[in-house]
Formats: sequence, structure tokens, C-alpha cells
Amino acid sequence: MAVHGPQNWWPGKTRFEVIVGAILTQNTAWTNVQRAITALRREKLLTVKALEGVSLRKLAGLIRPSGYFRQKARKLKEFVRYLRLQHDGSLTKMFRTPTATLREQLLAVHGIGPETADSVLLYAGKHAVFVVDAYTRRILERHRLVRGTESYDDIRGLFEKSLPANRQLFNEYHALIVHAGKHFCHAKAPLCSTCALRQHLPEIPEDAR
DNA sequence: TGCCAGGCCGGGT
DNA sequence: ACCCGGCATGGC
Repeated sequence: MAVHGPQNWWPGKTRFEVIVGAILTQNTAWTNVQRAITALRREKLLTVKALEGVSLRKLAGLIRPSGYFRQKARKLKEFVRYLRLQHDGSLTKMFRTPTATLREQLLAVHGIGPETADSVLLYAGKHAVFVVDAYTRRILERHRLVRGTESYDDIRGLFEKSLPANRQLFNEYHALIVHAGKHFCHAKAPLCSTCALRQHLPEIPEDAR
């Protein structure tokens, strides 16, 4: 890519916008998320208070282009509700929570699963967690580095145990994986040259990690 | 035109 | 503990 090490990679300027983007991009193309974010910005809704104040109905209409818009409108509401109840509506307070504790809290919020929680922790909160996404899995599988039956936490653990716990590194690593994935590792198996070579490697033994 | 995109939830085995 | 259907729009 043109620039290696764009520290703090993630489309989105403020912490809150990063979180909104993390929820809206669930199983959705970024171009669609952009439209939704643009609409929210136009309506001045990219703040905790503003989002708390808007109706579920209006919110859903604005984020329509991002898909699953009713589901996601609810998810956004659930998050700001959690933030208000647990952290007085303050992201600064929220992110002062120890990583493991905060991760559990986020996972308990309706609509926030492991990838979204970790994206929020890493990209909005600068906590050192490795984000595993569809691209990460697919690339590892195509390269026969995993068998494909591993859980989210298995794969996250793989990276976190193999790399120094440095949030800048995790940030950049994930950014590069997404970049590579978008260009070279699509779901519909047009194997890139590297993948094709790997196809000829032996299977991973049963007892291997 | 159908398949895909930086998931997650709820109900059923 | 897995497995599956539902959720929805826009691009190629």
C-alpha cells in the first residue's frame, strides 16, 4: 500500500464515530457504511447525546444504506444505553476500564460480538487486542495455517501469543490483513498465486496447533 | 443475475 | 457446544 504504518488505521475520526462504524460494518461493505455515516454526520448525530436523543425510527431510516438497518439502529441504541448506565455516558471513563473487564461488558451488549468488541477496544480505545475478522480467517485458511475449525478466541490467541502486546502493532497488522484480503482473498476462491502454491503443501497434522 | 461484504442473535439439536 | 435461518442494502 502507499503508506505503511498509517498509525491508528480505521475509517473514522472520533472515538465515537469509530464505534458507530464498527457496528454498522458488520457483514457489510464499507461503501455502504460510508453513506450511513455521512447521513448521521449531516444530522449531527455522531455524538453520544445526540444518538441518545434521536428516535429509533429516524435512526433506522438514516442508516438504511448500511443494511440490516433496523437491527443496527437497535444495536447503536443498546450501546449508548450501556455507555450511559455503566460509564455515565463517557467514553473516556469506559476506556479506563481494564481490557478484560471491558471486553466482557461489551460482549454483554446486544449486537456486540467478539469482532466488534475487539474493534472498539483496539481502534477506539487503543487497548492491545488483536482483531480477528473474516479476512484474517480466510487468509489463514488459504495458507493452511489453521484448519478452519478454530474459534474466534483460538485465532485471536494465536496472534496475541505470537506477537508482542503492542496496540500499534496489532492495529497495523490488522490493517494490512484487511488491505490484503480486500484485494487478494475473496470468498469465491479465485486463488491468488501465493494461495495456489500453498495448495500443494501437506495437511496440518492432527496434533499440531 | 446472483453472490458477496471487516457479524450477531435466537432457537433448535 | 455447534448449526442454521434471519437480518438488508448496494456493487460487481
